[in-house]
Amino acid sequence: MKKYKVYIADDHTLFRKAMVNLLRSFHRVLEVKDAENGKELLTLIKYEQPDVAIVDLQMPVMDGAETCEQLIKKHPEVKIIILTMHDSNKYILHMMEMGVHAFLLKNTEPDELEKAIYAVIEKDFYHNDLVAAVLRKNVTERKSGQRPQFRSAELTEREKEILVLICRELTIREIGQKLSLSENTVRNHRVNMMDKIGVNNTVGLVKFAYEAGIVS
Amino acid sequence: MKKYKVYIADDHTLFRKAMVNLLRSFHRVLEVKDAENGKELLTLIKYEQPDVAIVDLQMPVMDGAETCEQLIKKHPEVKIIILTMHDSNKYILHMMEMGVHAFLLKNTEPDELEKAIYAVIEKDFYHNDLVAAVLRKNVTERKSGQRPQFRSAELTEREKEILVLICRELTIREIGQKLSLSENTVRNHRVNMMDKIGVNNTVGLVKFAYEAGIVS
DNA sequence: ATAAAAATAGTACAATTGTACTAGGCCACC
DNA sequence: GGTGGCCTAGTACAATTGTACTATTTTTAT
Repeated sequence: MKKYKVYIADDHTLFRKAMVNLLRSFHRVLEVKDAENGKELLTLIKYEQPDVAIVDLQMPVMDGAETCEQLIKKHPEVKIIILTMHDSNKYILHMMEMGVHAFLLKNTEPDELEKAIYAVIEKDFYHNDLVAAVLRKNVTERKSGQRPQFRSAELTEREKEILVLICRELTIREIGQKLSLSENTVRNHRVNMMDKIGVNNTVGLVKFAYEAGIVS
Repeated sequence: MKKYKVYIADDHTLFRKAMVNLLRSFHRVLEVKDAENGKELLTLIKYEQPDVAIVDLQMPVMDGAETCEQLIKKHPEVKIIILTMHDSNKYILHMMEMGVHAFLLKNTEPDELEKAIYAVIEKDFYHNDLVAAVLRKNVTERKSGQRPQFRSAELTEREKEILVLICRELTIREIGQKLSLSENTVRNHRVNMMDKIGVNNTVGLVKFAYEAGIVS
């Protein structure tokens, strides 16, 4: 029976180190390494490729989405399991399109994580209720003629920059001053983000920022 | 050398189970039990008291603050360590007043957690940078004549109810309809919350809701 | 080289939120 | 039997956000 190498990236040290322990206790896991953020994970992987990379969606330095994008481009043979706190389906669909192999909520049982690891290696994808719900929602929305909840949850660098400032409780005017931009420009970036994400007020933006790990 | 009993409450199963592993690996920890939320923790403790209870601040069913309040009232001999993701100082000061024994960010090293466990038992309190920063900020704010960042971060039931709806992206009008309240009443609850928490717009409210575990 | 995407900036108006007050009823606690 | 906290509701106005467009320039990718 083959044994596997697993890397994990998560910014919460306590969780990450505890997870390393847990992963080492899995029968078919041979080696575990950990990284504090996406950047560090990519550096690790540059030198030695694991069978599976477990990536937290919420990370400050290089968030999960960006990490996965790079990972898939540079090392398509590495299977990716996303860990997320919130079942933010806006994001999940987008990442499925990117080619991520599994999605798990942080409140799954350790057993399920173990199953998921073996599944992504051997069957290339791990199906669970979370994924099923997102897929179903996407299908029913298309069918009923509604436009799906979002176009693409990928924000540009400028948009993220502005989103961060929104989350720091700055007004449009203040953001404009800080970035030396017209208020109108900032306002436009806001509406573009709201469009992309599929929300229609600031609350939606802030929630997205939290759920996507763009803030805190 | 005496060995200790530790209970932990956290709604993220994966984290919690991994933490149980970790705690068991500490030399002077004899027994570990875990609970999914504050309510469950209190039930556990009703039958048998641990030396230390580790409580996640962010929990949906019964949040960390409420859990600690009850815990201190009913079992003052149990030492409490709060785990939090964000260094939300608004909350920490309030909980220090309540009598919580330690605060740790979720990105501390396992070693520090171990030290903290022994410290709260033997010295009744564990000091670290997080706590020091909050205390200093509180002092300097009082000195400079500013009113402290918040009065009390304790929201009433009604306020929490409204905050949850705000976080669901409802407008004041919609909330009023849903709860059969005047728009003005809802508006007043909003400003009262903003006052208590020490913010001046919706963004601040939503962030607080996340950081206090009132939503997701 | 050219098309697409991103960033910039604008106008004009509607809707919502935020500020600053007053005020009555209810309930619990001392 | 008063005091204070909580919930309710109000008025009136200021500030900010949200909607709906058009349009030019810059950057990026094929």
